[in-house]
Amino acid sequence: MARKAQFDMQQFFLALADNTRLRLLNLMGEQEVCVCYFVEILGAPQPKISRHLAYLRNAGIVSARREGKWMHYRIVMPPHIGATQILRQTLEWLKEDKAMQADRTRLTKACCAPAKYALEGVPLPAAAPESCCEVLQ
Amino acid sequence: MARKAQFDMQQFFLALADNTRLRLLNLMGEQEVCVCYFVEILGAPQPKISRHLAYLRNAGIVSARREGKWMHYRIVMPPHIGATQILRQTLEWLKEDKAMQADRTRLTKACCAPAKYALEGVPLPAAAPESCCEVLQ
DNA sequence: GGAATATATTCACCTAAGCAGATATGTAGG
DNA sequence: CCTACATATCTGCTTAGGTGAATATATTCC
Repeated sequence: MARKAQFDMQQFFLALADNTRLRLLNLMGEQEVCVCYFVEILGAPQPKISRHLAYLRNAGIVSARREGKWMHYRIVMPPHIGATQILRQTLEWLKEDKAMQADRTRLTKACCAPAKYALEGVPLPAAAPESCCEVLQ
Repeated sequence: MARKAQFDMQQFFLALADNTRLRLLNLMGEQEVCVCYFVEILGAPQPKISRHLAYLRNAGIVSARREGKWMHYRIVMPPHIGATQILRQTLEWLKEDKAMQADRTRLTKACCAPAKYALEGVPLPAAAPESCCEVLQ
């Protein structure tokens, strides 16, 4: 029987051991998100965002999908069940954090009013319900 | 009401993001372990072991207890429930790893026959049942 | 107190990886 | 093709943290 290569725990935890990457994962918790939203919400230079997304991609934690000029990132659960459970647990943990909650709120608002954020024409996050605006205002 | 400082997730994951530290945590999974056992089992220089134990101590993941010349380390669950669950999950994950299993086996053997490992007189791990030798041979 | 032992800390070195800023690549539209 | 825009990669710099070797500290026993 084919022996499955052991998942690299050290690399997995390294991927989680950075605050910027935790913020990105938090925003991707429930939905696919466009890079331009990350840049807007985190208020960080675009190359920085891109580098961290590449790091997460190399670690096998997120995947990217191109849509025209835009790239959408989403979380992919790791091939190992233990890693998956830890990742889920981490996402739950992030939800409790005040700063992370603020990020999520700003993402929701940016989706509802892209014009206010210089994001007109940008595709909405895939799983964001159209009704999110109703909920907010 | 006293506001509890948010647990530093980045530092927590950094503590887990090193293979040597994962090996140490694996050995402490069920019991308090003396430093000399770590040195013996990992086959690493003593200062290296000591440095990583200090790192884990600073991260609040282990605590130390002195007993004469010897220091015993054990895992302490973090103050945050999310961190605790992730740590438990991580320990379970470690148990599945072949190399980690080998470490645990060697620890058990070293406890049963300290003389063979130049560890005569060293106190046994606190929670190691006296009957472990019966199980093994 | 002095020697022996267990553990911790310091030092010098090296690499991974963080950052900002500049630049390259990919795509759409005229 | 040329421009505009979104994203990715490169460059140069800086720091955290890994390592082995040397040394310091703590404890016990004589």
